[in-house]
Amino acid sequence: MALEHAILVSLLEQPGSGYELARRFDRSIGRFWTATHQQIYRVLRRMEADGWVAAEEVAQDGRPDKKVYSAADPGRAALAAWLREPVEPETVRHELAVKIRAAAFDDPAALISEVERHRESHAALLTRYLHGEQRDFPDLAALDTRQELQHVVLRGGIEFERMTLAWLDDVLATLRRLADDGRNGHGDGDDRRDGTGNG
Amino acid sequence: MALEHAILVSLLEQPGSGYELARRFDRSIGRFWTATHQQIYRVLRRMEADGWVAAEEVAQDGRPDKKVYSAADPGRAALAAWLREPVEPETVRHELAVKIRAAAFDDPAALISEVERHRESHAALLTRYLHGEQRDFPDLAALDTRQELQHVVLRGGIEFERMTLAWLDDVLATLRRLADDGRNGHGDGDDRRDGTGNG
DNA sequence: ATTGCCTATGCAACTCGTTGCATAGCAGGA
DNA sequence: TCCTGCTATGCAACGAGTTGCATAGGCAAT
Repeated sequence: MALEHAILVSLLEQPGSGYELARRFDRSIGRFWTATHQQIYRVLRRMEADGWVAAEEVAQDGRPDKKVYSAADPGRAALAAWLREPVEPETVRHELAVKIRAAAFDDPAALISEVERHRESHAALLTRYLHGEQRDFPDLAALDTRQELQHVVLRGGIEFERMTLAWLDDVLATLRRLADDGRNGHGDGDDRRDGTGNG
Repeated sequence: MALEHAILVSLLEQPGSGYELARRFDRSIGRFWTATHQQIYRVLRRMEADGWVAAEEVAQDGRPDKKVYSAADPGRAALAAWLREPVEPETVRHELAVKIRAAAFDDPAALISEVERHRESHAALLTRYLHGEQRDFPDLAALDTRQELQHVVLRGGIEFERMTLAWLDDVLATLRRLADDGRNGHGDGDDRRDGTGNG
């Protein structure tokens, strides 16, 4: 589990309340790690009990009080230890890939609008990344260590989105070709009901 | 949840027992959807109760009996309905990205061997994909619908691994540069304890 | 003979993650 | 005035996923 570690990184970058962390996870951090406010509050309580973070009650006016957390030394040490541990292989859950293979047993054309929606959303995310890059890293020649590392992660996000867009275009072209083939009659076995698959 | 749907696709491609499905999930399917045998057995029982799959006891000699499942019509219908539903945005869990940002608060050099390990494992997976492509799709001009769709998913896997390899090289170059900078003294703020991050 | 591995299925306990709801004060608009 | 929405935290219940263990026969190697 790395939610603790993602929270520690976020608190080291900037102390904040559970609520603020939840919003960060909705924004920048959520691009590589997601979490709901429930998870965050629960984990923060555990981390406080373990001494990984320190909490300070802050009264605000016009707003409810908040508990501002910051990373404590044991948390820092735990993060450093985790850095040196090999990480387990990421478990992949690629729903769209399942759908694409599923389309062979139904109608490939039925997937086109879904893939188009995904394409739009990835294109929008790429645009946000590129804007974020210009805003947060205007001078790439003058970055400190923290920014260098944030930027290399962002570059990964950008390349991932570019790759994904190109692949989704490939998928769309394939689905459209199969849909045309189907209409022109020489569809060969896209809807067989026997079990002669090649698992 | 899409585990049911992934199982249905696999059973449509080829009927099989829970055990066989578990092995498929360890191999080809596991590249885009992971599951343990426990999950698979549990879900198969539920799907059988719902009429999505049909089970047949098969006696074997020299081995324990097995229950061979195949997709039933209600399952097919459920799969078709799911295909037409918009899928929720994939939740991302990119542990290595968390580690890279965490390295700013520790020693960037400590991450190098870990990133190298990841690079090796992605390189190995790319090789397996390319071999699998040659084995399963020797003649790209003569694919039926099912194979076309399996191949476009495989192309996605191949492009993902290529992109990842290039990015990991970028990460390694960045980490090595920061490690050198650190040794030569002009490391500027890689270990600050204030909170001036740009969350 | 014993050890270890493979096929094949399953229970029990646990953690992780999600969803719905609750509280509570304040701000802004219809 | 009521409704909506934001900040801020939390409980309770559920579902998904993991881990450890159990059973049980057969196979191969030491």
